[in-house]
Amino acid sequence: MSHTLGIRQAQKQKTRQALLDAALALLEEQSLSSLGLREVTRAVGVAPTAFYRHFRSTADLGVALVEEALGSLHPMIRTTVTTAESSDERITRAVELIEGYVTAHSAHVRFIARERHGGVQPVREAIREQLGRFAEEVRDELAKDPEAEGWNDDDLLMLSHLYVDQMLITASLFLEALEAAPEERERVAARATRQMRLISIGRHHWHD
Amino acid sequence: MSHTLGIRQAQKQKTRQALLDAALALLEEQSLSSLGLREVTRAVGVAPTAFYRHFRSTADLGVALVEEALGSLHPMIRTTVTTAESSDERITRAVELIEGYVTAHSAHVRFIARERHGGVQPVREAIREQLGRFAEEVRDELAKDPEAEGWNDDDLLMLSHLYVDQMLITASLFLEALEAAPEERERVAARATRQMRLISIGRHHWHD
DNA sequence: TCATCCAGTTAACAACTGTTCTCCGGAATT
DNA sequence: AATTCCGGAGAACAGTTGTTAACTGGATGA
Repeated sequence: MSHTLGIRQAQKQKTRQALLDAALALLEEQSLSSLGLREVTRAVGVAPTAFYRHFRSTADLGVALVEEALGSLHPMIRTTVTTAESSDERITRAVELIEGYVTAHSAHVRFIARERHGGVQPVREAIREQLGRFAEEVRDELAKDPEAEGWNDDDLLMLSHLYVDQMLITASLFLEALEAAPEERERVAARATRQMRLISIGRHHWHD
Repeated sequence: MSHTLGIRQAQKQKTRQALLDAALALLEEQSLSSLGLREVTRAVGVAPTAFYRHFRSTADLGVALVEEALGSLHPMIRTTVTTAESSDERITRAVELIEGYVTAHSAHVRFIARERHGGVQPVREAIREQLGRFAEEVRDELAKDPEAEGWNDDDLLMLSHLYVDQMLITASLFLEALEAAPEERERVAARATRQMRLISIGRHHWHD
């Protein structure tokens, strides 16, 4: 199935990836709306005009970064929510997953948190679409749970949105604690765990 | 107590405010890290160099905007959380307060949501400090509630942070729904209300 | 083998940026 | 009335920006 790329297309994808990587690095200390096209090409070591062979604009590149950051996350979400022994087990696992992902892909997480409400409309839209899909997927998993008895679709969606937003908040807190002492990261994890637990308790007693 | 300003200081504060207003308007469609000093002065109709009489940099102006956006909000928060008849009443009132504030000060809210994780460190810090104060104030009000029996300070703070974050998420959703149909705003309000209610239920059964 | 394609280059463009220094004129102070 | 203060204007600085056009040379396909 995997068709070996010609050496030309391979080279093209290579510099395209180099542009994405350089942009992501530059975006650690600024927002997308101030990212210059020349800035990116200079970091890669390529002529400014080469940029246009890959992206229409920096906004376009931003949309590609959203896909790179969140696109591969869907299966992880599904399996994490599904693998349920106790409810507490699931929460602990989720918080650990978040911490691990932030540690391994901090630049991507920072980009998403930053541009979710950032100054570039198409990028905001792309992120909103991905997060919406996450919420729907979480809802689908929650619906399979026996605890979902008596929950209509709309209520499940409001709950899954709550979970997804909470995940992003937690991720951004881990981000801030990345270069701090390990005890700070532990505090973040502890608080996030209790917050998720409180939400789960609320879910338990929703229909009283 | 209120000392009448000299006509010179009055004029200075007037152009300072004009700079803040113009910047806030420009920031509706871009991030602070891409806001140019000349851009702002041009919008006000003032020489670029005049900017330095009021702010060291655009980052400095951003910090001033944070104070303007959130500084006057503390008393509102306190009274809203305090005025409690039923728990549902309090939630409804809070959601209405948020919707009203977003409608009346959309540019300020957008600025806060955008720059909370934005590319300018001093501004992020200023927002974090203000939101932290909000959380502490909410905690103080929650502590007075008879329902706070058996809650230690740390648990109250994790709860108040949950509330504050939820408020900001709701505000940002209202923002997106501002120019949409009124039914969309109603949907946002309904979901936010139920999410807050679920959290309150979780709070109720926290110690079981 | 030869013609075509196309990722990347080079050069140039007008427009824009933050910052410095010098100056002006009216308010504030003595 | 004379002097100091100071918010704002003006001009100039070296660098930067996005975008255009025409070109090069190696991979591609006939």
